[in-house]
Amino acid sequence: MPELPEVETIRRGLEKYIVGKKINHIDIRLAKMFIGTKQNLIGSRIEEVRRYGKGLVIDLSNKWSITAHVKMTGQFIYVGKETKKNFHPKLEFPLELPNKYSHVIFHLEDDQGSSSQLFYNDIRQFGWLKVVKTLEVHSQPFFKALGPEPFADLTLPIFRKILSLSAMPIKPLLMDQSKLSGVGNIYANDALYAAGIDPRRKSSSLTHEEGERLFVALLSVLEKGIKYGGASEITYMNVEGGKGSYQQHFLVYGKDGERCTRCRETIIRIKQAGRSTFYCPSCQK
DNA sequence: CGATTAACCTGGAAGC
DNA sequence: TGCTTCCAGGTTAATC
Repeated sequence: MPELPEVETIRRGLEKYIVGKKINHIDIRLAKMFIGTKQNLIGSRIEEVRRYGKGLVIDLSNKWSITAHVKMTGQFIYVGKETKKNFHPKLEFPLELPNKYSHVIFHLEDDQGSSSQLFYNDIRQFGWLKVVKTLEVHSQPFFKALGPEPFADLTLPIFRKILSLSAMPIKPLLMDQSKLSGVGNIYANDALYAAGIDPRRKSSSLTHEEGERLFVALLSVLEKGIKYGGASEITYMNVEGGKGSYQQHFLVYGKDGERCTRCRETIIRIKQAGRSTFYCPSCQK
């Protein structure tokens, strides 16, 4: 999925439903999805859910943490007395849980003794859950390699500096997690469109003014993504099993062949660094 | 060092 | 209907 806005939506859902609950049991149905020792988690209380870029960290009371990355098709779905039935994002019937993609199931219990489940589903099995000591989260390869976080330590001067130091085309640079964290294909495309910048431009060639326009556009599309609960273009769903709606507000992503709403030119699709880039050849300069 | 490609998987959509 | 090919919110290892 899941880029910053989708992962942030998941984080907020987890924060709402699982913080304060105790982990009673973990059912691992596909061993490769779960790295580490589940015994380190049993009997502990969930205290906090953090997000770094597209990564999640669930901290427990015993100083152990579950780190997670949902990659393309991972889902965390909570089922408990607070939530209603879960609905499949495309089909109008309840999501069956567990299903053949439910690879890890956390059995939780609240203070009143009421039980609930957290399902980790993943169709393509690219995601991972990894148990690490809380103090060692940031020395894990994935978290260690992350660049500055939009909305936190990414400021305009830092952003300009990142651009000025790179000979890469601007679009793949936005998606490089070591340069800045959280941006993926959808929001990189839409931010460049919003800023009116050609995705093929060499990063260091952006002017002072273009750098600022892109910075503002980037934060703005990410904010909009969060506001709409993420983009459920393919399999993404939130912790309640519901859809996001940012896919209804895409600016250029997936719109090749359609007319640009700014200048009526036809949006085209090209390949950059192996990924689809969508842009308006007329008004993105 | 940077840039490109393959690999990890499954399923949906499009083409023939 | 069926078979083939391409494509998918990501990361990482291998190769050029």
